[in-house]
Amino acid sequence: MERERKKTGSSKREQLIKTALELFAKNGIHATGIDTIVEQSGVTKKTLYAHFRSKEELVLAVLRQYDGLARNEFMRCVESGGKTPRARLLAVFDFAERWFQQSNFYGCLFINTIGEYSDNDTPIRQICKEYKKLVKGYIRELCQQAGATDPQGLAEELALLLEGATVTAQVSQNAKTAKIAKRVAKALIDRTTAKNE
Amino acid sequence: MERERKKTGSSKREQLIKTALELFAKNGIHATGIDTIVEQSGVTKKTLYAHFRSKEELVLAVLRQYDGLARNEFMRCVESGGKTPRARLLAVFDFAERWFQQSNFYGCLFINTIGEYSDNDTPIRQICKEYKKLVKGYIRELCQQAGATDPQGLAEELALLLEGATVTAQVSQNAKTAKIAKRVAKALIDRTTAKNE
DNA sequence: TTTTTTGTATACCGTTCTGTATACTTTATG
DNA sequence: CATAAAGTATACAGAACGGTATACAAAAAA
Repeated sequence: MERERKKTGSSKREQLIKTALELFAKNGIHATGIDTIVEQSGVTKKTLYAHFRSKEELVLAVLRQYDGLARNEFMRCVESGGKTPRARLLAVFDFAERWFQQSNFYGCLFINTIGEYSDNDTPIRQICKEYKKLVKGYIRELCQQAGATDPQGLAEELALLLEGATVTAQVSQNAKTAKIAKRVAKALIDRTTAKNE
Repeated sequence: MERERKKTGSSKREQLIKTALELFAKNGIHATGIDTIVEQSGVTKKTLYAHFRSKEELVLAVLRQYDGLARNEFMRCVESGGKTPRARLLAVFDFAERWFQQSNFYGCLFINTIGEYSDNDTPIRQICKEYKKLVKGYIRELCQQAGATDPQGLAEELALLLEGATVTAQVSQNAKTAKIAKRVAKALIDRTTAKNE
């Protein structure tokens, strides 16, 4: 018989993932010990290892959950940030600016994680690469809808701008990098799309 | 009396810094243990701690040395890559492309390090920030020489493009991101500078 | 009510971490 | 030559690491 879930779902598991996400994002994965996650989450070590076979499995669960949540919020903000495809492409950078302003902004978790895992074969790195690929694919769709003559090329340019703004904001702790990127993005979009605003 | 230096200088110290740089760049700082550095360098632990009081001091020495070397090579390549300021600004991205193609390219060491150290007060992070500031200052000088109407603004845009290309190349392991950035850079430069090629 | 699940609390294991201590060797200088 | 710096080799200390074991409590399902 199917086990009945409580209202909160598997709350301990969610609590562990949430706590681990915060610590990984702030201090990095290698610098975050299991004991710290256990203390911060208020969950026992035994329970942690009942849900995750190893630290790596916890890392994977954190990345997978954040992948879904982050892409979802990204798309939601972009779509509510503009009606036309062109406006939505620009809304990408408005979203970025709000993201950079958050007090718990420590750069892109996936970029930071890739910096800690150079081996291309590890599943950890694969999740990070996949996230970037999917975001770029979404931007490319918007470019197509905006009538870009070369949607793929424009998407690569815009994605590159977004990465640059994110990293520069992380270093300088200044959200204005989003405005700089947006300014460039506007020029690029207007250069290669049919005006349909 | 002043101690006479051997031809090779303090060779053990240099060997330690060189080995540590390779390991830090590839695997990150927290993931690299002192024992690994000792084994890889062929230097004794005792000798390491005779030169550096702690791992953090070794990290600082590595970052400081790499800061000097990297900026030096960057400027050398840019200046030999073009005669006019405009050509030199574009040569930045030719340099980047060659950098991305190197087999030991694991992204920007300073960016990766900032991802591991979120505390803004640590001297480790300060060195990374200072490096980025100096590179941007150098680009701004080139923008001034190129006759940009807003050298500061253009430098911010170009620096952002360089960061984006670097991170994207690190993720995708594809050096073409430099060409994408160069394409955008060309448009930005021609948009805001008096033509003087 | 009994049983199973899910959790807590805590102690522990073997390994690895940064950093130190001890004893011996090389080497260059005074 | 004598000496002192700088190195090797190796063992060790104390803490933190990832992960396991034992004993027990709460709560829901059978």
